[in-house]
Amino acid sequence: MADRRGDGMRQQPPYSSGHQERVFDGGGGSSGGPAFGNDYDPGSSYMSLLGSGVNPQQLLPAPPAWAVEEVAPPTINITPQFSMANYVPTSSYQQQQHQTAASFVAPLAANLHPYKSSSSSYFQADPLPQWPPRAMAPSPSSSLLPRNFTLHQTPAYPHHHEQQMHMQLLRAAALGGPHAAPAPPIEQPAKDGYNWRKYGQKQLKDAESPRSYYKCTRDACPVKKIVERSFDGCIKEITYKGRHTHPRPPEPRRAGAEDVAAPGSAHQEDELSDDEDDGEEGHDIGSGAGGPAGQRVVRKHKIILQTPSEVDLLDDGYRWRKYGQKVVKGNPRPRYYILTSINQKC
DNA sequence: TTCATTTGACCACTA
DNA sequence: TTAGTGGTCAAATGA
Repeated sequence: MADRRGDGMRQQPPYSSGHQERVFDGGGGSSGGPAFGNDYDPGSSYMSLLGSGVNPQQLLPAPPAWAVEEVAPPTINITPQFSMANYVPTSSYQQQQHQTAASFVAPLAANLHPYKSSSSSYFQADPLPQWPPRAMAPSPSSSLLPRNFTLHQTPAYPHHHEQQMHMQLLRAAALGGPHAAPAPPIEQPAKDGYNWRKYGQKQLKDAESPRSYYKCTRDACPVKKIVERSFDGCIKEITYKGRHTHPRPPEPRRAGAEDVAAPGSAHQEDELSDDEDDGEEGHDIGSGAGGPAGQRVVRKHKIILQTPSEVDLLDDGYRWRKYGQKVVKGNPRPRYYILTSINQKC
């Protein structure tokens, strides 16, 4: 890869190879107006607190979605199966992940989900992602453990029945039920509704795979994102820079998806995003509307996650692990799932 | 022909 | 001050 020089010059601490989420904002957004990018609320949507009745905001500071750097040190040991898939994403990264990994699953399950909630339909609004990892030989130096990761586990799951139901639906979808969508095609870093153009790729020092640089294709939109993948091709880290100066482009609707997609159309998705932008998130820090892009404003926060179990293993050949739940207006539902481990799905 | 991606090189930041 | 590194540019290439 280009410009790969001086490998080994700088050693990173163990388990420091990724799972950071960073959102840099160039101040392009308005403090009062909607932020079109990074519209995922890291504070209120820390899919933490699975039905625990605890307001995530009580446990987590509400970092602005556009200026977050999660650098909390790891506090627990993760199972060997831990990979990108069960990394706990936050903020924009979480947005990416639940639109990527989750949309990988959710469109399948959405048709089967008994609840026509905004959660399933939210995913449904997304086209099928094209995201399976490339077949790559595992790197012996690659760590499956996340860095800067704090996990709080809860043994009890207050909505176990609901979770089971949802998992069954996901399982049926994964097995290819009558409503199951076709297998997602390959390639597409992270479908988040925006259009990106790759303008660079670079192999970083000690990186498992090259880092890809994307720009928003919309004219004059300063947003860039950097996608770093793990050895198996899973997205390990996504860093956003700046804010979109335009709304999310409308999603093309797939034939046959209208019915289930209706409750969760892009419009509702935007509504959700707007709701999530309420509060401190989305408030610019240090720069008002029209500020220069590229300003790096960083806030640190700790991820808190509570899950009923570390890994939910189904007999469908896939290893499912719920990595979070978002409480939406007092209606908690299992929402974000990610595929991990077996069969190398992300 | 157009547009997106790839990739080598250059620039700027930082320790 | 300098070397290493990450980020970006832009020509080449491919679809």
